[in-house]
Amino acid sequence: MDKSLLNRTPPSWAPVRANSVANQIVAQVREALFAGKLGPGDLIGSEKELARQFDVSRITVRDALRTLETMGIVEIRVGATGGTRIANGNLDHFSDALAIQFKLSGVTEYEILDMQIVIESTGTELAAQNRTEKDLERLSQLLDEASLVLDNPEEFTQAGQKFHLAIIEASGNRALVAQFKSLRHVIWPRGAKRAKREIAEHAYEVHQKLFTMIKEGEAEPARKLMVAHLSSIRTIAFPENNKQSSNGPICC
Amino acid sequence: MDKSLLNRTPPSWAPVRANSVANQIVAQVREALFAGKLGPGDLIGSEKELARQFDVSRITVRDALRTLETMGIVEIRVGATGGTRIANGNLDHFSDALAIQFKLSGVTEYEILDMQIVIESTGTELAAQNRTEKDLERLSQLLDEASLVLDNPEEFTQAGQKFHLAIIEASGNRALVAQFKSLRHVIWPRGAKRAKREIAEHAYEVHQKLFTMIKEGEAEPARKLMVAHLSSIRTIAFPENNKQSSNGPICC
DNA sequence: GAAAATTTGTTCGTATGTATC
DNA sequence: CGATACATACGAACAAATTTT
Repeated sequence: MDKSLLNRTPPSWAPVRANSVANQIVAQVREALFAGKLGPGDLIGSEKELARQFDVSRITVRDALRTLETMGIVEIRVGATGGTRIANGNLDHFSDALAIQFKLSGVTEYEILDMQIVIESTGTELAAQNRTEKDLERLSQLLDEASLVLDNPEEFTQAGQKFHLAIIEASGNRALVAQFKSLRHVIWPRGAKRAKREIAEHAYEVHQKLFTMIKEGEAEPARKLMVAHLSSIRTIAFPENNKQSSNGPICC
Repeated sequence: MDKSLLNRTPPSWAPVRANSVANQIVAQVREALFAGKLGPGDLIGSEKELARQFDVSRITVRDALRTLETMGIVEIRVGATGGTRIANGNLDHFSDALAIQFKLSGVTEYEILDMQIVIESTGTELAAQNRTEKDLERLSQLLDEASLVLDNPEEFTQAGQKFHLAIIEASGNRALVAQFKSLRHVIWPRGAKRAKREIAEHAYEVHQKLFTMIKEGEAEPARKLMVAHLSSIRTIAFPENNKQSSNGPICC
């Protein structure tokens, strides 16, 4: 195998069947990425070129490319100007795969919802500290939108979810945003259930309070209110003494 | 293509090049998983069998299996009793892939460390609420181990990291543990730097206080102490006015 | 321990669909 | 529209690994 692309060093994370030629190619590309020899947008060649460079068959290259593609490391395009390029980062890439791992691992929805509270409450705290004027405009706008659909359970739920996401985005931490999106994807893969008018009104009031606290920079109160808000949602979604099943989210 | 395994419905998460035959197979297996038709340990057949069932070539099956394997959905073994089986869940599976996505997305170490504080502080809070006697024994044992290597920077750092992990595990939330491990892998892929004696002694004192608070169920104080603890570490690792670079962790 | 059976890993050659110019 | 370049897909075959006999 050609080692000109980079010096082949076995990865530290011990994949299964690491000895296969395809996995060696994966490791080489990965190492080149961390060594700074490759970056987003860089063309690493067509299947034929790679097969020639590594002195392996095209099928073997395909195996490696399929792995790299699934890991989100490369993007593959067909056509005359196609080929394999280093991908731009996409932090939402593993949302679905993470959901599958949670399912396979038998992690309960209760644990995931706990995690959701962790992310969202601290995201709220950070939002109160780091929010920009633009963030406040966005949040205010979403509040107005929600107020118009208090009688439409489906639309209100959607508006509420947008508001929650906007809060996390106001934290200014992309890692937090990515984790939030992943967990939401895990819990509500099929979309949320509807909320009754009374519940919607209460949620709207809480959202208004959250907005004020974030605007005024009251980090700790905002965090506590968010915890209470999410806990109440969980209490409804997960009837006590039954941490196994769920009827789905009520709102937000 | 054979549709007997399950009714093919395109996934809601819009993959690129979803029309490819290989990705259709991936989607089918994934759907069967969420529909409960497949579970961990189930044998879904050899490459030859799958090629026959789906009425595609073996290479196409290989493409699909490579994707499923990278997503951690299946495990593949060679040999007489080999074949492709639905994998057991492994929440650490995406640690490396997540690190790559952070790198490709240009997420700063500062953001990741913020995220780390989020996870760890709330993990501490939950630990104080949910810790079992076994957890306390484990934490106490790790404290003793650390006390013996106060003069050995490398070993003390390692012991400190074990202590931090044990706290998160005491939270009883596997999703939290998985996220903690992932982020630690992102930040310290090559192992941590050394800590001086004075710093080690201070860290040890903080760890003792954390243990006491967790033991006594003092959730809120434990959380605040952990935030302060991690913030001080970050202050050293990330000199102020310079959120870009890092000299690596000092301890824990 | 050795041989046989099974399965994945890998190769070559060839044909087709698709995107660009 | 045609030419070009690429990924996608097919079939047959051999090598390597692993379990069973």
